[in-house]
Amino acid sequence: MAYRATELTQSKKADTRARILNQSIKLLTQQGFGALSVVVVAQNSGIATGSIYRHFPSKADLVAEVFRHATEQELAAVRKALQSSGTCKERLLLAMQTFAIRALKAPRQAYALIAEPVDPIVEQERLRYRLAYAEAFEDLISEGVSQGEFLPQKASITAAAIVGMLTEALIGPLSPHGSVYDEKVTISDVLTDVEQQQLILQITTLALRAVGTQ
Amino acid sequence: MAYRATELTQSKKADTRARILNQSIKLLTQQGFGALSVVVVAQNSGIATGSIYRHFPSKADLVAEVFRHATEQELAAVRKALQSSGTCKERLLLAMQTFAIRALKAPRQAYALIAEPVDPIVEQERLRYRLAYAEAFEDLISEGVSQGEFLPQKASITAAAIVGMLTEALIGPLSPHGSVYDEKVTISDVLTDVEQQQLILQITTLALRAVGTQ
DNA sequence: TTAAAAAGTGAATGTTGGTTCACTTGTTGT
DNA sequence: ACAACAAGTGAACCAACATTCACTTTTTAA
Repeated sequence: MAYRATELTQSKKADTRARILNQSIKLLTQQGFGALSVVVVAQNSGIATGSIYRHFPSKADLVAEVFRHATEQELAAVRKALQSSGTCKERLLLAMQTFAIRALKAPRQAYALIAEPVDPIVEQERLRYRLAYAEAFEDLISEGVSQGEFLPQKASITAAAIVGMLTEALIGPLSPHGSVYDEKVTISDVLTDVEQQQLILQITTLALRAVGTQ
Repeated sequence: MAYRATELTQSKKADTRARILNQSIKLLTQQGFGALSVVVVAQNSGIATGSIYRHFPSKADLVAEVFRHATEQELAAVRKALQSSGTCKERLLLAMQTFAIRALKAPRQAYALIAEPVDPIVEQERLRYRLAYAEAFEDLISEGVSQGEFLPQKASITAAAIVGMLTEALIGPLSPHGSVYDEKVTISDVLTDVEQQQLILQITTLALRAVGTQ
């Protein structure tokens, strides 16, 4: 007997794994899921293609983890806003603003996470997270209803509707970007800060009216 | 010289083309885009795989046409409702009900047209039609605003938001089916008629409040 | 220094499904 | 009957990638 995994080797391996993940996320935020081929990820991580498989059982697993990683951050930001202090209305507003601002700041990533065509395994992950978003909003809406801040309504449906409003109005085809998803165009090339503010104001106003505050 | 295309040959060719299209749509509504492989479509149409290419330059073109065909029908139904007689509020309500009822009646197709992952060429087509939906709603909302029926608002954003609400609340993960998209399960197995009615009532109520009627 | 074991390598292999093409069949006008 | 041409055929072909694997390199403990 002569070899045993030691702290150094473990951490080196962990480092490599982390590098693969980080490079993948970098590719994702810049170019979307389409850019995540095993060869490209390996090159960007400075390792051979085969080495990817020392860290992830398959490409699908890698991509799913990348997706989870990226989405978890977004979800955490929204959850934090939902659980801040203030009235339900204030918290709902803040959460929607948080979602919107982050999406407008990283539109390519937002598109990738929410709408870009992906293989079924990732799609399943996406469904899970859409549900998670909706559930996060649902809790707040229930609270708002029971406190009389919002009109009586089925919170689960309202929550889904709000998620739908946000995604469609922000990253859907209708919003005046569109080209942003292929090119090296930033939202700020298409929409001024003021226009972004107005867009967010419009959407949040709609949502607040929908839940029936004031 | 001896051969010239005649009415009979033309119509035969058109028949075959129509058969391919119809069988593809049948497959789409039952099993989604995933079922549309060239081999399967050919088998279902009673022809050889190669023959598909006598009628369509590529699979992508075929699928795009299938998509257009199916979506055009949905869009037409919604447009008809939007242009019916009545107040803007009434017409908006009818249009949303139309969209919802049709989606609930054919959930597998609705999922395929709105959310199922597809290749980029079809995705582009989908974007076009989402835009078309939104524009259809936009006109009505503008009218409602200028007549004082709805509160002042940016009609394009509201329209996108309404499309998002409808799609997410109806076919999103939140609505209590999910399994419907793989199996031979009908919505009515999961949601009673009454529940469907209530779902539609909830969504439309939200949307009407959002635009600010009464 | 050396044996054992893991990590790393990258060209070869496998897989999936669309597309092609040499060939056959069907249709038309002389 | 026959030449001309389109439609039809389906097995072979091809492209794009993920995955594998025989081999090399690195690390560890004796």
